[in-house]
Amino acid sequence: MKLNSDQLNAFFEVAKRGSFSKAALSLALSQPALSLRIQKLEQQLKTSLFVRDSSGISMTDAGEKLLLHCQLRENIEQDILQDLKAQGSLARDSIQGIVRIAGFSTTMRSVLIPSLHELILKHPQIQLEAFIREMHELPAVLKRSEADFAISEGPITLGNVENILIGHEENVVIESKKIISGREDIYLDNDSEDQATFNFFKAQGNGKNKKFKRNYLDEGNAILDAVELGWGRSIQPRHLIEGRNNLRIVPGFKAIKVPIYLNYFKQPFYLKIHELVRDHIKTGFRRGLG
DNA sequence: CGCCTACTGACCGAGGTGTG
DNA sequence: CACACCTCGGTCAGTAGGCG
Repeated sequence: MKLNSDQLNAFFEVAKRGSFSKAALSLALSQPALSLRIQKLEQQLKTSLFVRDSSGISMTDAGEKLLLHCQLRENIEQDILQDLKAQGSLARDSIQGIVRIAGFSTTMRSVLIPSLHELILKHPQIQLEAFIREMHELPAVLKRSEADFAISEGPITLGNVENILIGHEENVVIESKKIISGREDIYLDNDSEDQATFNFFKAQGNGKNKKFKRNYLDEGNAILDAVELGWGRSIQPRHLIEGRNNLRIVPGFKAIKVPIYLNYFKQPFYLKIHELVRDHIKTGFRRGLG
């Protein structure tokens, strides 16, 4: 049985966008035409690829398997194209293509950028798309193929996902060096879903599971700025306060180690660019986080 | 109630194939 | 080569259901 490439492209687009309408728009097709392509693919495979309901679509197990196939197919095609282009231009060692990395806020600026700095400068043809998501969103981002790599605080328990421990962040209590404002019991977090402060005090043991008030700023650098201004304290990775001379680590608390993982779908074949980025992240994070 | 989602039916056009 | 027919895949218009 041979799979039709138009149908596979239609499936891949729907899987990536999570919507028939958006995929149809992206493929310059009408929505019914796209719907028919998917239906025919499902008939050919004798299985459903999506669960449709009025609130949208979700992928079946068969759909997730086919998505992996489509990702692999895209990787192989990109690699062949890159090889052919390189032959044409005699630039055999040039690395090009798109790499998409989803991560959470604390590692993006201080660790990811230094990890990829050398690689990005050396290969101008690499198109990097790095974006920040909340920790709980990362598995879905990977599953929908919106990112090639995710950087998270734990293993992602999806089938066929590789979880590589790339270092630990050391969470500490920080406060302003200069301003003593009587706001020592106010802790700044991203939002009400952010469990960092709760988890930190829970890990301190019974005696230090103290009560505190919370303020929310939704963005890592805003939190650091606000702490510098004396708005309160915050639980942050130690590496984030390097270079911020107005901040200090509050003594008397045990630093809590948080493991950081690099997550990506296992593939029988990887693009060269993905292998390079993966290796640079692994070594860069181990160097940056210790 | 309007908007958004996907599906169905009717119809149309392009391309392939058979026939004279 | 020209024509007729068929198949496939497209669009348009309309429908149904859930959600804010």
